[in-house]
Amino acid sequence: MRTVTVVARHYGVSPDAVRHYTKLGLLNPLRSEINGYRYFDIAEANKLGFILSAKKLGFSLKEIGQILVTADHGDTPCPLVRELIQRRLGEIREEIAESQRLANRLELACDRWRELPDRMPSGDSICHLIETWQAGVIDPEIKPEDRDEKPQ
Amino acid sequence: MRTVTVVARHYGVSPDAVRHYTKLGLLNPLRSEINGYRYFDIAEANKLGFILSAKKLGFSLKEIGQILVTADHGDTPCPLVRELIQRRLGEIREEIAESQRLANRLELACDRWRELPDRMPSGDSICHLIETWQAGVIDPEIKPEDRDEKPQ
DNA sequence: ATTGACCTAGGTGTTACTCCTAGGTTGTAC
DNA sequence: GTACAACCTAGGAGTAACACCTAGGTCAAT
Repeated sequence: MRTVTVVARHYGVSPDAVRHYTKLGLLNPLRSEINGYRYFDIAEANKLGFILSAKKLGFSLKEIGQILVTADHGDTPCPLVRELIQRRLGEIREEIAESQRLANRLELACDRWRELPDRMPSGDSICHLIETWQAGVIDPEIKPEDRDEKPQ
Repeated sequence: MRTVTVVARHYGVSPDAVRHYTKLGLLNPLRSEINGYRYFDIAEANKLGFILSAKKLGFSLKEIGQILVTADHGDTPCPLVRELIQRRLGEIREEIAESQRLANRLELACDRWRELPDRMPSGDSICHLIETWQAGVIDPEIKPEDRDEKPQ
């Protein structure tokens, strides 16, 4: 019988993940009236495969839920899928660009820090490496005159 | 007086974020005994600036907490910072590579789908676009013979 | 005295799970 | 016939870094 652990193992995911998808309504396995166990028929097991494929394309579980609902209504989910994937592609490209900027900042910091010694924290300074880096960066959010502000 | 909103606005973050850092113990503003308000002296306000700088370098709040604790103990946090940043750099490079692989999958899918028509879902199929893509991908986790499994 | 802008604590929601608790079930071996 | 492993259930907590909301108290200016 295809219980949670059996289908989970088949697709290489955890039983908890399968229960999670069930809880979210993405999967609707049969329920034994005797012991409450979830049993998956072929269609339901294939649905798990579909969910995992869609996840690999970067769809969120919420989006996958929309696709499944659309399909359950007997409508073709393809236009929705085409739209979602276009949006995801844009998002991912932005994520990559952002991560790349971060990596550049890190590498720049590493380069600068190679020449700098370690230093003890003081009242003004916590980690001079980070603060030195910060001071050298153009950052419109922290204006120099603000940093000299007098206590009130 | 430097209340939550004043320092938050100064650094361009939300008051909720500042309260959050306080709750985590990263910031320790003075507390009015009269009304419980948080008041930030210069050192504490600068600490917020430090936190935000460290965040821009990709440190988690947990890691920033470690740095601050080290500095509070009077030890230099620089070796810790150097170690953390090396690790982060490795992680980010891996994230970028992973996102890049995802983007490639998406673009490949888009290209293939351009020629394919929309199709209605059937008992076997939910979204043939995603399923077609999946079938064409080398995926060791889903063996073809498994997909032909007979009901029991 | 009123008004608007602020303050507090504490709770919920976000994502996609993992881990844990406490107890019931199944199947096999002896 | 029973002992044991390996499974099952529901429900709650924890993860990251906040955003948002509630309900009520405070402050400064008018």
